[in-house]
Amino acid sequence: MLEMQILRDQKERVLEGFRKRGLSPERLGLVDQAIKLDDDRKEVQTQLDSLLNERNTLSDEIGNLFKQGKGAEANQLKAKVQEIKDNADTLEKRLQMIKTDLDAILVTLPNVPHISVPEGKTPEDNLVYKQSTEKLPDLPQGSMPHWDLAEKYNLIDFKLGVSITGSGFPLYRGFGARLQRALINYFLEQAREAGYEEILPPILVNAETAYGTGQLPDKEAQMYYVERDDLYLIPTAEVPVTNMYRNQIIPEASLPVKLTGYTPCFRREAGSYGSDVKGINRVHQFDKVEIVQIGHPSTSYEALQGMIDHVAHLMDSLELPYRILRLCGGDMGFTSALTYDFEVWAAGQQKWLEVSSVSNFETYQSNRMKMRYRDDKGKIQLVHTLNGSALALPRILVALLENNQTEDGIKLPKVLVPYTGFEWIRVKE
RNA sequence: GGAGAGAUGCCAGAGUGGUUUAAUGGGACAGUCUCGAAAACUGUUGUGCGGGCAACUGCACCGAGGGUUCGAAUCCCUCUCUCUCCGCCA
Repeated sequence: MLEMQILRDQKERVLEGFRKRGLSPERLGLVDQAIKLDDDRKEVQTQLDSLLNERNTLSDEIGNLFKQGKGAEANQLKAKVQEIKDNADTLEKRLQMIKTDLDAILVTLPNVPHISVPEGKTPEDNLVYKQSTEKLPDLPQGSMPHWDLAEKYNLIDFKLGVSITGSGFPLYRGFGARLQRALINYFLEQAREAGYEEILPPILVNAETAYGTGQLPDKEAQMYYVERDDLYLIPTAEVPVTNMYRNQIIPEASLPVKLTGYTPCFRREAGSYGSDVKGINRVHQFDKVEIVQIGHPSTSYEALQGMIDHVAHLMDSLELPYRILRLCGGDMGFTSALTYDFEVWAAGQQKWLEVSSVSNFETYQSNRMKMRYRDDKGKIQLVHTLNGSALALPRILVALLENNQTEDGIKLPKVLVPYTGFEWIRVKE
């Protein structure tokens, strides 16, 4: 949620940013509505406070009068207090209504894009910031997309996934399952070496947590929901991990807080169809290692760069061709100020697939979560939150299988061998 | 799932309707003393929303939300969580 202060002091920048996101003129008008409501809120608050002050003073007097045995005078004052209370009740109700209206507006306002975010409406308009290589792999005759390779080597059983759960819940087995486990370990180990503390969080969260990182109310339809216990299955480790510091004041010296966590992720992906969901291109349950930073506002963009370098290093080490996109205003997530997407080349499908998204949320999440630090002047300030996938597994698996297929089998990158214990996938296990 | 007890500040812990401005102890920080440190002594020690150029000041907050009352940490209701015992269980 945007800070009221930013809306007031940097209104032009906010409006310009919203235009970049392609918000309708009606929604741009919400900014002025919010400021107007906040003015009202202040005024009513001031009136209410002074009424309550009067009430408190008179109540003290009543107490004293009773002590002195002047019951009659005390009872006279009671009537007066009653009148004040009636007025205060009216103001209190008005204040609540104003706050509700203001909140309703604020939750519909997205984050303000960073100055470097490109103009644009669709994924076509994203800026290719860097591409690892111009040379995309040539595949031999008879090469296959990953769903055929997965069947050939018995790595993933889609039919069993369907019969056990439903479509979009693949069952990995044999070398497929072992490769998943190896990738998780490799990614966690790399993050740990880069200074991230490993977290194994709950994968069901309550509404307050889902609200903190912005999944609620904006993306409610994206999450699985357990009605009986009023809990949500997480769509990413970002949700529980970032919320570790909700409502906390973090000592400035311990910034940046660097956290990593592996979790399964659950996404309903309602409305997806076609070749996008073929194989494991898009599934309802997948595994991901996430990196999260809670940083000082003055260095958060350096931290973002560090996270991009970390992900790029992972991709390089896996010897996979990739490109980094700077997302345009229209394609960027609701809560983000600047997002870089990593896409891997899947040679079997001749397609770029998103494998990581690295974002700086500035104070958008921390304002909701009341996540703060105390600066050297003793003043309390909101932190910046950042996160990125490092990495999401299914599409990495897609690229590993498709790009590395040979007539002799699938050859894995060297760096994974210590984690898998095998270099080739040649036969069904 | 059943029965009972509880939730107070950074921590421990008192407080059962009106100087509560939340006692007391510990911790942390600052000052005095010291070459320096320890000890001792003195002081400070929350958050949010307002007002004020500022010194300062108003309101709210004792798990959360309601209620009773002129007045609530304190009384009542609902919820959440923790602990103890029983049941179940990897």
